[in-house]
Parts: sequence; structure tokens; C-alpha cells
Amino acid sequence: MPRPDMRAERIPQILDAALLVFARSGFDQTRMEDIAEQAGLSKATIYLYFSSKDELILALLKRFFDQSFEALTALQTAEGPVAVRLLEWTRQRMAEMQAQAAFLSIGFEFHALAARQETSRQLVRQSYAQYRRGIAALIQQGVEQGELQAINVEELAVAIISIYEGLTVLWMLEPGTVDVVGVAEQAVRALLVCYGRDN
Amino acid sequence: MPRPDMRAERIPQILDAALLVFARSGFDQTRMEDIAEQAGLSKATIYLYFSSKDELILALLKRFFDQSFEALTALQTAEGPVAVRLLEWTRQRMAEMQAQAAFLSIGFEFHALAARQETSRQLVRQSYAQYRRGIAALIQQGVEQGELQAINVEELAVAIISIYEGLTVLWMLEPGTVDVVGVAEQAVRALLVCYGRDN
Amino acid sequence: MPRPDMRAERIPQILDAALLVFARSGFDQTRMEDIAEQAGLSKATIYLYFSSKDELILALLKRFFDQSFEALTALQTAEGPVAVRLLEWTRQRMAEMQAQAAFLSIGFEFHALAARQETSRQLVRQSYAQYRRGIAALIQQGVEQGELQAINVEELAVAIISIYEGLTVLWMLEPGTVDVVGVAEQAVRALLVCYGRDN
Amino acid sequence: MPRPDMRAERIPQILDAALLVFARSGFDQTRMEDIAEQAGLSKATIYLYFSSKDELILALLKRFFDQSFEALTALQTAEGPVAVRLLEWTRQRMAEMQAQAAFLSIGFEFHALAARQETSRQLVRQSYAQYRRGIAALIQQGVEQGELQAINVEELAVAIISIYEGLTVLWMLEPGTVDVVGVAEQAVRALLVCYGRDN
DNA sequence: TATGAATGAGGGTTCATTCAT
DNA sequence: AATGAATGAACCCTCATTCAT
Repeated sequence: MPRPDMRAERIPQILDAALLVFARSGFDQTRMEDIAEQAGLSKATIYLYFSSKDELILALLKRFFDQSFEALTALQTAEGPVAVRLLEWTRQRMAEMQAQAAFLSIGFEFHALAARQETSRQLVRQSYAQYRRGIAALIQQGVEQGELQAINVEELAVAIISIYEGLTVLWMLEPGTVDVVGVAEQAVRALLVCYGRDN
Repeated sequence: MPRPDMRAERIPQILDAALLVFARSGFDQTRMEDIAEQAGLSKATIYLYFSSKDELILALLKRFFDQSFEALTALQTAEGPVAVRLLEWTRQRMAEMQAQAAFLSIGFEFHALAARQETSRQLVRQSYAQYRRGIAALIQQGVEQGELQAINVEELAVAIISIYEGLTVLWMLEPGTVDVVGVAEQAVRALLVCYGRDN
Repeated sequence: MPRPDMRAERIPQILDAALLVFARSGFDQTRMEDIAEQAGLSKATIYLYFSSKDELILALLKRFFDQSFEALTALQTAEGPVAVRLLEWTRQRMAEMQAQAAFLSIGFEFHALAARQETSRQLVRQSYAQYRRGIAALIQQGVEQGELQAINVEELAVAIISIYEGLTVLWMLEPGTVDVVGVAEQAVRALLVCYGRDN
Repeated sequence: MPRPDMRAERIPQILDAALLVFARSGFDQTRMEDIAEQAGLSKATIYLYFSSKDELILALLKRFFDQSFEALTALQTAEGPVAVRLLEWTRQRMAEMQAQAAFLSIGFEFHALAARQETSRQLVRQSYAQYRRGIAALIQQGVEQGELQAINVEELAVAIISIYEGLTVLWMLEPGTVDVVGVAEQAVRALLVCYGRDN
């Protein structure tokens, strides 16, 4: 087993390569050989760092979500009105999603995996739950500061994340037609103000 | 090539079987043999009706979305206030989604396919576009009848469908925690009333 | 799974081919491809009849020993003095061994397998035990008919079989030098007359 | 290339390790890695002392037989009646075989190798020939001293060694059932007295 | 119409061997 | 002298697809 410093170099190298080719061809249609080529290594070398294709996919899944939520904590400790912060966050997230368009298929494939395998589902679930709690905590700040009216905070967070997720699908299908930043902003604004209110 | 009446019987039989095993194992991990077993036929017989595995998947994709929107036309010609009809539709759709939970993975896999293949993307896009137009037309009715305020109808439709899509993901991950029917209803109500409005 | 009549044809065909190439290259150095070629089939076809290489080897092992002992029963029911019959049997066995020289390596490899795997050992042990019992029963006939003196019949059978086995090794090493038929005959004769006697 | 004194230390260390793991898993199923682990060295270090796996096996083969016959010369120069010495030798040899039970599989695998490769066969043959000559010389002593009757000395030696070899197989299969020391002793005694005699 | 039988074309994984340090 | 790291070459096994019956 390679030494730690070598692993620290090779593992991201391999995961980056895997991300690229998985995005292009899907988990199953991608051959270990493809990943190796993309990484500039030999097939056998991949197996020095990941014991199987499945383990590689799992490692990717973990990294995928770990990275996603570092920004979230920053969001909660930032200054200013909650609504402003959340809308800024919304814009950033949608922009980021567009920038990462090439990798969207991997996210959908993770959903498919999660929908059919308990192991994957648990991993993905934890990430989304953490995500949801982050958004909910932010909204709760707004409520406590009197900026937002008291409603079901958890549900509102779910609705907002749903907007993000759903828009990702629709934008992927029609990138030219759907103004994802605009719709996301408007929808989140509407939800913040009106969700759970009698109208 | 089998006679038409034979095809009318076998094709749904095979597609039903495929739906089941694809949902369980994914497109790539499912073998033609698995489909044949589930259908009570032999592998070779499948090839009398579908020229390849890919074609079978495409046929499934088509049927998958065709079925989804038959109810939509009924929605537009029904009676009563638009908001009531849309909320009822929302409830039905979420209930239907829960009832079809076992097949959700297929939907996600279609998204993954669409994200990486132009051919699949066009198919899925058309379905979603038709869907979006249906919802938009309904909202437009409400605007014309003075029931809803004039806003960007197309965008609102996109936001509403996003809620459906996103909630499907979140519910799949935590079926016990997320009250999809409730959240969907509240969110759609909020969007209908507040989307695009200054608040 | 192929029909019985097809299996009855293919299985011996495959086992015959396997015997040949295993004898030439050993179990591990033989590739499934080699067996397939020798059998005039494709690799995949082998897997229609044997689920793995190991299973194929086991099947061969079984057939190997099953065949060996059909003649043994005939030996016990034949007419004439026991000593004469046993010596005739000895000559035949050694001649047969020489005729099958090309396959000796398989026998040795079975011994190696048996020496290190419980599963294989049980199979081989049963065959040898059956063999030993056959020889012992024959000798017992001689004792009961007053032809041979009473001694430890079981042990004598073990000694005789050891001669067969050991001579096989020595002959394999020096086929030109060792007169297996002659030595086997003389040795068995000596054992029959003198084993366990005070001299 | 390591210095001689280093070689004198490492080579037995590696051969001992190889013996152990080869006995457990067979030549082909054993990986160089396994040998290295057992020897407490790294894989690459093995290659400092043996240029390939095959060479390592050959070296083991040589050592295996070299060791076996050091005692043989002692046997010929010892005092006392030949029969007594040979029977003592027989007992020792069978006891030694039982003590080395764990390594029997290697011997059988050498037989298999010898049966299919000329190179290995020559090596093994020389060892057995030397062995046979040793036993024959001993018997010849007995004949010349008038202790044993004149018969075909070479053939008798072959018969005796066959007993050793054959009993090894039978004992390996049924260590609890076969009294190898007893049978070997009785059988050798019978052969000494009666082999080649008219009875 | 249906299928038992067959197979070509891989794909994941392993391992003997090499080499820079 | 020793080894961590790397890899080319295989090999077992699988599976979409074909075809004779």
C-alpha cells in the first residue's frame, strides 16, 4: 500500500479523472481503462488506490457532497439580512451549477443509485439532510431577528432545496430556454414571503 | 416480424417486465436475460420485438412520458377555479409519485441519460416542454379569467414543475421525513400568489 | 440451461478436451480458452455447461475415479485362484497406466490438490478407500478358500496399492529403466506370500 | 547483486517462506507477494536473489531433494546387518514423512511438474536415481555378506522405494486409518525376503 | 412465433516483473 | 541492500446478440 504522501497526490488525481469520464459516459459504460487513461496512469495503478470500481464510485460520491457544503457554513455566519444572504446564495448556487454543467449527469446518476441501493441512499441522504438543516438554520435566524414571519421552517427549507434540484433538471434539458438564476431567485423570494401564509 | 396483434400483446408485456427489472438494477446492470425471465419469455423472443437493448430503453422512455401527460389535457378542460384545479393536480401528482416509488430510479436514470446524450435529451425535453406548456396554459386561463394576477406565466410554470421534480428527489431520500403532498401544496400555493410580485 | 440430450453430448466432449490440455499444462496454467479450442467450442459455451473452472476440475476428478473402478468389481466375481486373478489385474493395471502415460500428471496434480484442500481430499479419499476395499475383499476370498494364509488383509491391500502408486511415479521418471509390469508382478507376489509372516 | 554473506542469509530465508506458502496454496496460486510477506521482505527483494518465480521453484526443488539424501550415505556406512539398517531407515523415513505432512503437497506438485516438463523431470529423476542406487548398494552389501539371497537388486530397490512413495499418498488421504510405519516395515521385510523368489 | 444453443467482444481484476530512489 | 510505486499482459467470466430449428 502506497505511502500517505503518494496517496494524497494520486487519489485526487484519480477522482478528478473519474469525474470527467463518468460524466461523459456514465458509471457502467465507463471502463477502468478510461479512467486510467484520463488520469495518465495505468489501469493497475488505479487498483493500488481503490480496491474496485464500486469503491471508487463511493469515494467520488463522498467527495462530491463533502465539497458542496463547505460554503454553507460560511453562509450562516455572514452578516446582513437573511433574505439577502439567501438570495445571494441562490444566485451563486445556480451559477455554480451552470458552471459545472458537464458534471450534472453524475448527480442524476447518484440519485438513481440512491433510489435503488440502501448504501448509496444513506450517503446521499445524510448530505441532503445536512444541507436542509443549514438552510433551515438560516431561515430560523431570520425568524428570530423578526425579519421573517414564523412558519414551518423545516418545510420551507425543503421547498427551497426542491426548487434548486428541480431547476437543475429543467435547465439541463433546456439550457437556452430556462433562466435558472432568475426563476430560482423569484421562486425563493416568493416562498420566503408567502410559504405557509393564508392568501 | 410478428403480426400486429401479437405485437400489441408482447410489447407491453416486455416493457412492463423491463420497467420492473430496470427499476431494481438499473439499465446497465440489467441483463436481457433478466427482462426475459420477468416477462416469462426467452431472451431471443425479446429480439423479435426490440432490435436492441438500447431501443428497448428508448421505447420505455417514450411510454414513460407519454403516460404522464394524458391527465394533463383533462386538467385544462375541467371546470372550477384554476388554483383549485392546480392544487388538486399537485396533490394527485405527488400521490401518484409515491405510489410509483419503486420506479423512481428509472426517472433519475433518464435524467442522467438525457444529461449526457443528445438523443435522449431531445426526447425528455419534448416531454417536459409539453408538460410545461400544459401548466402554463392552465395558469394563463386563470390570468384571463381575472383569477390570477398577470405575471411571467412560463417562468411560473417552470418553478412549479421544479417543485415537483425536486420534491421527488428529497422524498426518495427521506420518505418518512418529508411530507411531499403538504409541502408541494403549500409551495405551489405560495408561488401562485407571490411569484414575481414585489414583496 | 441446455437440454439433457445436448448436455450428454457436450459434457464428455468438454471433459475430454480438458483432460488433454490439463495433462499438457496443468490446471492453473491451462486457460479456459485452451479447453474451448481443444473441444472445438467457444469459451462462452464451456460456461453453459460448467459454471467455473473449479467446477470443471471437480467434475473431471469425479469422472477420473468413477471410471477407474468399474473393472474392479469384475475382478471380484471372476473365476480362478485369487493370486492368479490379482496378478493378472496387476499386469493389466500397469499396462493401462503406461497406455495413459500422457495423463499421469493429472493424477499427481489431484494428489497435490487433495493434500491441500479438504474438499478434493474427501473425493480422492473415497475413491481410494473403495479401491482398497475391493482389493481387500479379493484377498479375503483367497484366505477363506484356504489359498492364502490369514494375515492382516486390510494392510496387505494398502501395501499392494502403494506398490501401484509408487511404481507409477518411478516409471514416469524413468520409463526406459523401470520395468513396471515385471516389478509390480514380483512385488505383489512377494507381498501375497510373505507379508506379515515371520521370516 | 548482494554480497555472498547476504545471499547465504536471504536465500534460505526466502526458500523457507516459499516452502510454507507453496505447501498451503500450490505453486500457481501462490503470489510472489505471499512469499515476500511470509519472509518478512518486500516483493522486489525476492528478485534480488531469484530472477523469476520459476527459478525460485527450481531452487526449491533442488534443495528439497538434496536434503533428502544426506542421511542415505550415512546409512551405507553404518554397522550391523543390512536388513536391520534398512528397516530402521524405513521407520525413520515414514516418521519423517509424517512430521513433514504439511509439505507433502509440494512433493506431489513436483511429480506433476516432472510428468509434464522435461527440465523438472530430469532434476527429479536424478534425485530418485541417486536414491535408488543408494538403496541398491545397501542391498548389495547384504548380498555380498551372505545375509541376503542374490536377486535382482535394482528391481528390489525400485519396489522398496515404490512402497515409500505409494504409502505417502495413501497416508495423506487417510492419516487416521493407515498405519504407515507398520505397513512400510512389514512390506519392506516381505520384499527383502521374498522378492523374486519362487513361492 | 418462439427458443435452445452458441459465441465474439469485451471488462474488471490480478500478478509477475521492473525501476527509481 | 531494500522497497514503494508502477505497469503490461493475461485470464476468468459475462452478456448482447445471432441463428438454426
